[in-house]
Amino acid sequence: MFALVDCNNFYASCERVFRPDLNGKPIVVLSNNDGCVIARSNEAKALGVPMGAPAFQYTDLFKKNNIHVFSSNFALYGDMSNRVMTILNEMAPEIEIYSIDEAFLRFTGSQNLNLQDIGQKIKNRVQKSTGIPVSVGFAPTKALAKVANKIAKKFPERTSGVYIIDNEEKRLKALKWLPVEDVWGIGRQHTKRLNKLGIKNAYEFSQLSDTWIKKNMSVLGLRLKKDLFGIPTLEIEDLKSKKSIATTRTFDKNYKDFEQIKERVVTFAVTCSEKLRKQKSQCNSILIFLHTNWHRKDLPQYIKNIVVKLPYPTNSAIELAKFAVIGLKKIFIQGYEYKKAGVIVIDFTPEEQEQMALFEKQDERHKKIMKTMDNLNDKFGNHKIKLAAQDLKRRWKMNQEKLSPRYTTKIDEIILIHC
DNA sequence: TCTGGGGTCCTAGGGCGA
DNA sequence: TCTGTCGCCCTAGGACCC
Repeated sequence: MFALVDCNNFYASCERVFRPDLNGKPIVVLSNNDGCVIARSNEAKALGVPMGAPAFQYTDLFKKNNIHVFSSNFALYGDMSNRVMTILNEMAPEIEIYSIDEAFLRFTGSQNLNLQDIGQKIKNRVQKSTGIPVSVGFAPTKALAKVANKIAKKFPERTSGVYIIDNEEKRLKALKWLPVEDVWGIGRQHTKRLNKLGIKNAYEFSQLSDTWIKKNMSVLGLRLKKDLFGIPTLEIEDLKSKKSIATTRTFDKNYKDFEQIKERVVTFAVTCSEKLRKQKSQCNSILIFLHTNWHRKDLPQYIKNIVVKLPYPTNSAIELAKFAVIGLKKIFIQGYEYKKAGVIVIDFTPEEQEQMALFEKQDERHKKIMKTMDNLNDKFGNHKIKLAAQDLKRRWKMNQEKLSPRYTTKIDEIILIHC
């Protein structure tokens, strides 16, 4: 039996843990740069704030309804997520952390287990220890556990936040209830195609022929169909190293100047290098991209990316910055107004695997420098030590007007209780 | 004026050697 | 020697997830 434990309105709930005065009040959390809505409390959903809504179009609605707006605070959410996952890890024999706010658990020998009781215990313990409300769905497959979780979340009064699909009657009832666009693995494009055929819910999808599904939705669609029938095709997966690491940002304004963009791209490359070193990988290629603002139809548009193959695998900030600038020079065209750029490192090899490069070799001193850089940044806070090409005066700043304190990860932002 | 960021997997199609 | 075919590898792009 699988369980899917999902935190309710996770980012909004994190903000509420430290602002209990906001319980029962509408909250939204905005994306980086305060761009669009990425999380909503139930109250904000009820007021009609859609997911992904551009913040500037909703300022009036926010004001009128006293909706509390937060800039995203990923230091806080990441730390709260770790706390939740640590508890879940203690409560199940097998766990797969699927995303920042959800995890699959696996229970074996479930005919002898009281799943309702286990679900309630998980829910209560996470709530008590972290303040985060969760919903739990149990089912014989991952896709059905997702469905069960949706039911638990949608009907908290009737389910107490825990729902179990453990017989055919419940399975069919659940699939007939679930709109096809809400099925895990069916996105916008597939929904359009399915709707054209008159398919409206998960049950109708499960009745489609394998041939149609394979042709239109690839083997992933077929796997999904089986999973919805209760035949497991997806297992608990071990924590894997990433296959690509990206650092990309939308700018606060349009940039025209090469030097400004170069500074951003170097910083993105440095961040990628840190993430690479953390998972003990080196990359063999680096992708750099540039975008103008596609919302500004009145301005000329330009989108370009380039993959730079490295002469040797590396995770040195100095090397990656160097190659990122080489790539940027090749795609940058003067005259456009750029709104977004990014660096993605790809094609990894393990750090310990030394490759014999035929002609060129990484400067051995870099390893020592990077180690020192990481140590100093660990000690004095992230990104205190920079490369000279980066913005040392920090002129560049993300819009984060409504940022909450980093309550759990910064000692000087911790909550004070005055007695 | 202001519209996120970070991932994964699969397929089609082209290049290329056997 | 030329051409067709097969399979492998690679890449771009599309789909999905949170």
